[in-house]
Amino acid sequence: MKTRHDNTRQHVLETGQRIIAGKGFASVGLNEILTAAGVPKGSFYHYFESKEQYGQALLEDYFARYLADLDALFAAEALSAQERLACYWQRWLDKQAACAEQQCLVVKLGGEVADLSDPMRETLRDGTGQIVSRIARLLETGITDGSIPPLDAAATAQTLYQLWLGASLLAKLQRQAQPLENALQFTRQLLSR
Amino acid sequence: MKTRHDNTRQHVLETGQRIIAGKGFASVGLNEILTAAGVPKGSFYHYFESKEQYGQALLEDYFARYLADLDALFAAEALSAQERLACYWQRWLDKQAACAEQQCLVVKLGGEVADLSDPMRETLRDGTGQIVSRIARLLETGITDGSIPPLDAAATAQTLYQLWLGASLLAKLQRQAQPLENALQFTRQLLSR
DNA sequence: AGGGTTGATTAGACCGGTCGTCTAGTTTCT
DNA sequence: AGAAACTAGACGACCGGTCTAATCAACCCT
Repeated sequence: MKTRHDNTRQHVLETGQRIIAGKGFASVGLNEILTAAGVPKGSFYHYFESKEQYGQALLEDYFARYLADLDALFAAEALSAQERLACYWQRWLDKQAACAEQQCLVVKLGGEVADLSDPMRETLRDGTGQIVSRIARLLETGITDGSIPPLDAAATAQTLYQLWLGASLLAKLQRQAQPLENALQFTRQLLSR
Repeated sequence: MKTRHDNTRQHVLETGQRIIAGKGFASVGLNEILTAAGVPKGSFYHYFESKEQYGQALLEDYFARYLADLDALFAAEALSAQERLACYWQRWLDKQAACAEQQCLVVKLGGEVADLSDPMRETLRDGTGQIVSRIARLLETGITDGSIPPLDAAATAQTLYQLWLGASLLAKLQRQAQPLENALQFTRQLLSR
């Protein structure tokens, strides 16, 4: 009784994520998402209260997966903290360079949604907070194991995340990876000094 | 014969800028902008070809003013290059802290518009490029006059701008100035070392 | 100087698509 | 077999951008 429910719901979330990652939130109608998902419109309001609540669920789902990936990577025992972190940034660059369509929903939706819907804004706020604190935790690990120079972990984590968000935005505008490469180079300098 | 034309056009641009800076591009209708401006709907297509072309004009107007301000500030003879730059970041922080409504259209519209409209994307790309290159130029001035340590001006300018874009985005999501303060502190460190 | 002509400007009708609702039908599990 | 979960998709009210026809202002020419 739950399986089918969750499947359809999840399917709609994933389809929507792809479409919305490309076109934004407001400019995409439910119709487009639902026909793409092969789910009739009527079902939608069985699973979600409104488009806004759907958007929030979509972001929650996105962050859940993102953070799970992050945890998997950051827990890699074989690598030093510094290497794990380097891998994270490299992945960010690769992912964005591969698809022109945006992957990072924070960059894509952050500006648009922040003043549009409080629940969605809060989800984004909490999700980014989680990401930054995980980076900070890894930095601390790296500082204790000596693979990263002694910095203020919390402040550095925030700075780096900010830098990469901005770089992603510029990369989107330019349709080039160069801003991300710049960010990568700077990050390397900062963490190796 | 031109004055009234330009006045109306400019008025619609400015009104739209305020509204769009708050709500985004796609989720605002022409109706809302036009009634706010007191301009009848029919007039719109006399001045602009489409909503998209209007958006582009709006961004061009925005950057023209932004860059004019920047030039005025960066030309201040009384201050060292380092001080002029510090003033720029401080202003950025103050502006965003003052109004919850976004001022920076790059942060607000960048993600949304990049995949929506090529002309708008290009305008944003060129505008941000101009900003970065002006920062780079000022950095060079500061390096030669000794008020700024010898860095790669172009790369540093880009890094700093990216950092501040990301900080603005996080500040928007959190509705707090803290991310911007973090960026400011980091910027100070970087430029004073 | 004044009527007619031209172009700038306005008004609002128009079509298509939006979100969200609602009732009828189907599936699934007990 | 019956009850609950889920699906189907038509529907309404509304709003989006666009376009055509009417209005207005300025200028020219006789």
